[in-house]
Amino acid sequence: MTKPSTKPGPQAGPGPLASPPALARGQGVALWRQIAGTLESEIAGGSLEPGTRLPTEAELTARFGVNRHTVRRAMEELESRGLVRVEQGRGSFVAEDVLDYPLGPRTRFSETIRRQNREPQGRILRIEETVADSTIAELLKLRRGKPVVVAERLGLVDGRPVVVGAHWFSVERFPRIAALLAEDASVTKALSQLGVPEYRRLVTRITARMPTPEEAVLLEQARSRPVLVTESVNVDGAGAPVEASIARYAAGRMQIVVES
Amino acid sequence: MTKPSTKPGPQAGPGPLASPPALARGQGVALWRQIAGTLESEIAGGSLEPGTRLPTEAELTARFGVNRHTVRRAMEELESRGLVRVEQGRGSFVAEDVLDYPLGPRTRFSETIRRQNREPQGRILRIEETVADSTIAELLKLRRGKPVVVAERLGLVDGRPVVVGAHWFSVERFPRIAALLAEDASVTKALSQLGVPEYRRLVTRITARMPTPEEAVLLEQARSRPVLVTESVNVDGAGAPVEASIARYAAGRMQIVVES
DNA sequence: CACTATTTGTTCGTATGTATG
DNA sequence: TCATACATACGAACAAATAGT
Repeated sequence: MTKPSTKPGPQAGPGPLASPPALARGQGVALWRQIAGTLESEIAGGSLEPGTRLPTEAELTARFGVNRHTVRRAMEELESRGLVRVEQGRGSFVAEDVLDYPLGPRTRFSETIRRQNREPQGRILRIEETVADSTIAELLKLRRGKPVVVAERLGLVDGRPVVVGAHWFSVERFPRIAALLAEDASVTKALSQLGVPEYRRLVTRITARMPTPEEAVLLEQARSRPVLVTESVNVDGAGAPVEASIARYAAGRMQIVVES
Repeated sequence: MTKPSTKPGPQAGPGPLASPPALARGQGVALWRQIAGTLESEIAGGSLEPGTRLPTEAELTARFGVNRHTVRRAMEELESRGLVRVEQGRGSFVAEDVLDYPLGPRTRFSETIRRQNREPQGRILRIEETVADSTIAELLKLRRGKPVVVAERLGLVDGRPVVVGAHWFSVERFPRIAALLAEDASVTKALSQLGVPEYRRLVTRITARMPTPEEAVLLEQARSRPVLVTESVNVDGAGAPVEASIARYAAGRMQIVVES
């Protein structure tokens, strides 16, 4: 659906928008399809950069010499295919690149982002000691009520927030984890220093829902756009759970990729 | 936590309802915890079926003889634990079971549903011949503009819609696919009859977005709740793409499970 | 289309009980 | 004993979403 990750180089554009569109009326191809096609090639060709605003409906109406409904039908098509994003009261925008999050036994946030030539960053929001509720207890294979440390972490790419993750650890197994995470926001490093050099993702459950107000603020995202939620467990070499996490991704900026 | 002396309690007599709630005021357990506990056992005990509406906040307020805030605090707790779902303007509902959709190279909708002791069903909504746009062309490794058949299919579980899938096939490779799908809504069967007894899922991209009005109607879902979107390619034994599909799941009724 | 009723969401203000030092 | 902070509980008003007329 969405054209992925690699930034389209600002290639020498075909031509400025000046060229008269010249729609073919009554030739068997609906006007809105022609308009959608024209805009699509302008986006694909790079003359419209991701994130930039498209002309208003009124301007497109004038440019193509059609009714506003016709322009809107074309925009609907483009939006449904993920090429543009239409926001009531603001305008239409060329969809930004969506980052891939490849889901595998050993995928790590930072590595996967760097592989896409982007700059990953992590920031710990909160570290707290509580007790395991039923969900966390089940994931970590602890008894409910056992002490756990939960660390909430914001993941950013090129300075833009893309994910809020809550990570749970057993206090009995990792008494010092809170301090280590407070120093460096990397879960991988902290576990490595605690004698778990390698861990792997066991199972991941993926759902989607609307963000809470806090999530929307943290992710710098409109409250009307959903978050992708993953719930997963990481286990050590012996298969014992070391970390449970629930991550919430800004759905418009990240897509999960599963290779089989 | 004793009753405030200024206000005479609204009800002298405790229980008009079947089971007397009898909250213990001032016994060291917060009222909202007692209310949450009562509702939890009614849900767990099965006297409140999944999907049914809970009493309104006003009714619970009357039943337990507390302030609306106190009831709301209890509901927050239950919602955060996933036992109920609260919808502004509509009410609160006992959370339905969420179906798992295990994502693997060979997962098939019907099989996976039946394994959870549910009754899968498929209904073809539309079969149409068009040409491949850039997305589909890339997935099926065709040239853009090549003829393709797209079949839109509604997947139901126990009579409730859970997924709308669009499936694309190359017309050149499978000239008869439209007719076969029209007879039986199963993609697996149709491909089998066309000489592809086995196929496997290569890669799946997962995102989330708000549903279009049509999707909301088809999925019998509020327009304010998101859909999970998967985009995937199935290949035959030789690794050649045979089908591209984009599926939209009702996020509240289905979760994707990835095992590593 | 506008209007109304119902229901949940949010934000004020007030008061009391409990734990801590 | 006092001061402070926090959790609990109640009251009122308005905002926002939904559903029906």
